[in-house]
Amino acid sequence: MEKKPTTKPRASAAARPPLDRKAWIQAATDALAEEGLTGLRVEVLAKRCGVTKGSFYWHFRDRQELLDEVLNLWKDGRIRDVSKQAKGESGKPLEQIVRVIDVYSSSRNRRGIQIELAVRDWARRDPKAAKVVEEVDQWRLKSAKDLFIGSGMTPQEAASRSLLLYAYSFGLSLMIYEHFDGDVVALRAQIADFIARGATPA
Amino acid sequence: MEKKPTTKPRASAAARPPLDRKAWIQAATDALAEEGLTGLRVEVLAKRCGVTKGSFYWHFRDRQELLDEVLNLWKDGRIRDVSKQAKGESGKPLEQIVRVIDVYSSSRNRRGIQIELAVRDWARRDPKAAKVVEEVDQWRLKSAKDLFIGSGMTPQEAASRSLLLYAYSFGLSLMIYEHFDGDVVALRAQIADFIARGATPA
DNA sequence: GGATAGCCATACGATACCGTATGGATAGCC
DNA sequence: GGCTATCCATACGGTATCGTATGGCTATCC
Repeated sequence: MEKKPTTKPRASAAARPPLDRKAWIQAATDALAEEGLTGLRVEVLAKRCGVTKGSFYWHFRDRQELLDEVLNLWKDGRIRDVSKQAKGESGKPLEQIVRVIDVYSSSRNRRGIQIELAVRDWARRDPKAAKVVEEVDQWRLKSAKDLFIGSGMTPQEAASRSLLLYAYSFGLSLMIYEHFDGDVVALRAQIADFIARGATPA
Repeated sequence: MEKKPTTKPRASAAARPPLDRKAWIQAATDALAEEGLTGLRVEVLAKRCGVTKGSFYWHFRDRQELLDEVLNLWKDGRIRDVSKQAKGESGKPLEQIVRVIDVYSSSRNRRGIQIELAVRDWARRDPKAAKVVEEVDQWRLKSAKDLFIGSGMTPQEAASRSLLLYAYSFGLSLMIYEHFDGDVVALRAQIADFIARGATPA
């Protein structure tokens, strides 16, 4: 427990470590997942963080600055995901495609999907968010397209399949709520196979 | 232009006809399409209608009552659409399916899609809305499933195709913003054919 | 051990919204 | 002409939120 006496930023201010920008952005992203854009209110977030908005306005100029940061963090994360997935796993393209579908098709990753939907809803009214979503979509579509091409499809075919892949994935997360009858699991598997391989489902 | 003197509800109150519940619900639905659930605020709607909230609280008990009405109106309309489409147009099933996809895939009907997305976002936080959406989905899925069966598919196959159809349609409306490069039209056509007929796209 | 910088609490004004209370205007009915 | 029901405006209290202003606490540095 030796305290290095030099440039140590801080450590304890009576039971709660001081917040930084990252902590605020993290909390804001959580709120976005749970309540959508309307959940990103300064005083509400402050309460979640156990501080008052005095803290917030020390770290941020205003609410908009936080929104911008949340958006950019999301964008960077998504783009990182795409390149990570494109690099590693250089096994069989079709398996990768099925895995991509699985990641986006609910199940685990509930939080990621909630954020995804919240951001897309946000994008319907905010041009800045719309631009970010469009960029992310471009990256993902390109990556998926390459995968399909890698499995032997023509560029044309690959393009339409990747659009189908993502539209289907996001759409499915709009249709499923908690329960939903069990068969959906089987249906999803069939559809994934359908999209990836083109076999007639059934 | 004879005025029947009996049970005539009203006609002119100085340039503006009196509002009724339906007019309020209509205005609310417009606001929902444009701004989402957060657009449904009493005083804002009142301004849109050119009145004050004094009027609103004469027609409705509170805000929640309006929300319920908007939701129910939407549900009834969607279910009517489904049965209308199921009855008429009894021509070729596959053509009907392609037409269904077209209706949901943006282009015209921007307003309908905006409302659709707003309601689904609403449903992510309100159980009442979630229930309505689920009911509508059931109707649509069943109707589409029958169409696929009518074109010679097995029930299993028809089930997964109809899920694919709607998930894809809603997902596409989450991905497209104003511009988006032109080829999407061609891609959509290919995908529609893919879903309806199972041909490899391209 | 006093000054300074980092981090936060509190208090304030301003706005937006909900719901209520109450009065006023208008149209039909007698 | 007055009565009544319909429909709406205005005023009010209450809450939530934004952003600002200002002061206080704690560590670190000299």
